[in-house]
Amino acid sequence: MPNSEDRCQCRMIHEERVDGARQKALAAEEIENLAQLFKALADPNRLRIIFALEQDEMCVCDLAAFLEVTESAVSHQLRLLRQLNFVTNRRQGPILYYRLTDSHISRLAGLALDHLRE
Amino acid sequence: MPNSEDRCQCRMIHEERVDGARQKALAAEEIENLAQLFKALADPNRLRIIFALEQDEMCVCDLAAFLEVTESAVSHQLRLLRQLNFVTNRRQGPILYYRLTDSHISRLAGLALDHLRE
DNA sequence: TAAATATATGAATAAATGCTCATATATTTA
DNA sequence: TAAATATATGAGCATTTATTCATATATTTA
Repeated sequence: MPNSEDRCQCRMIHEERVDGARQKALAAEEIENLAQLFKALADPNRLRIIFALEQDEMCVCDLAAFLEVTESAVSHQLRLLRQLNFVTNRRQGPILYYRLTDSHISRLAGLALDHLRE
Repeated sequence: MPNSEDRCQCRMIHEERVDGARQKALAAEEIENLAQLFKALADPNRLRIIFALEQDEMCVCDLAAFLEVTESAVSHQLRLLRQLNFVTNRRQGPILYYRLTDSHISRLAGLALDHLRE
C-alpha cells in the first residue's frame, strides 16, 4: 500500500498523460461509491433477486424458494440491497414484501445485459 | 449448497409468484455473465483505469504511476479487462498502449455514476 | 400469555479477490 | 549476442465475500 509520500519511484513514460488522467480523475469517494454499486450487482443471486422483483414484490421465503437457498442467505442479501437503497419493503402482518425502490438499478442491469447480448 | 433434488423443503407463501419468477428468469449462464461483467467494474482501480482510458490510451507504467500501485498489479488488472474484451492494446516497440475496446463499458459506468449523483 | 410464523442477525467457514514479490517473456539497443 | 527496457505471469498472502447454522426479534394466533 504505497502512500503519497513515496510516489514517483516508478517509471513514467508519458508524464503529460498521467497528469491529464489525474486532473480529470473522479474523486476517490465517488470511485469508491461506484465500485460499491457495481459490487452489489456483481453477485448472481442478488441479480436474480433484482430481476425477480422487477416482475412483482416478493417476500423472503418466496425469494428463498426461487433461489433455492436458505431464507437466512436471502435476508443477508436483502440487507445489503436495502442499505444501498436498491430495495424497500412493506410489512403486511408478519410478512415483509420486498420491491425495487425505483427502476434505476434494473435499468442499469438491463443495459448491461443488452451489452452482453451485443 | 442445496441441489435441485431436495428443493421445496422450504416454505413458499405465494407459489404463483415463485413460479412466475422462475418462468421469466434469465438463463443461469446469462446471469453468470452479467455478474462477471459487474464484478469487473466492482473494483476502484479497474474503474480508474477505465475512466483514464476514456481520455487517452495509456501504457502499463503510466497507469501504474497514475494509480500509485506496482506495474504488476496493473498488468493483472489489465489481463482481466482484456479477457472480458473491455480493453485492447497496440504494441509500439516495447510499449503496449491500452485503450477501451469501445464506448459501451464507459457509458455503463457513466450511467451508474449519474445514478449515484441522482 | 404461550406457541407458531416470518424475518433478522452474529459467528464461523470456504471460496474468491487484489496485491506484492520473484521470475519469465518480448522487444530494442549497444 | 548481451544488456536494458516493458510487460506478463505464477505463487503466496491478507482481505473480502457468500453462505450456513444457531439464535434473536417481531407479529399473529390459540
